[in-house]
Amino acid sequence: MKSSKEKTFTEKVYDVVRKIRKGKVLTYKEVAEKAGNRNAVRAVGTILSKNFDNNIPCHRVIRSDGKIGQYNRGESEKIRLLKKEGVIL
DNA sequence: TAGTTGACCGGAA
DNA sequence: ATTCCGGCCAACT
Repeated sequence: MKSSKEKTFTEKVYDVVRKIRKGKVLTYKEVAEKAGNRNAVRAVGTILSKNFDNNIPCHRVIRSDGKIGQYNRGESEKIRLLKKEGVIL
């Protein structure tokens, strides 16, 4: 049986990021892999940048290099949110 | 349809 | 350690 729901990669990324709990952080590569394409790490960043939904803690997604990465409201804000949730940088 | 964009990654100098 | 460059992909125009 098959349901032809075919969510776009964007929807998948949102779903993955939405599942991130407080104090947890994933890298863009991890998100891309969970979304179905580990090669689409670039697309993930592009997609999240277009996301303005507060229901999606996109600030919990960081780079694989251990750096924070960009954020809609500024990297400083992203760092602050992570530290506030107990994430060790 | 094809071209451009972009919150990245990894390797090389 | 930092900086530069190319590659890879989905969505938008």
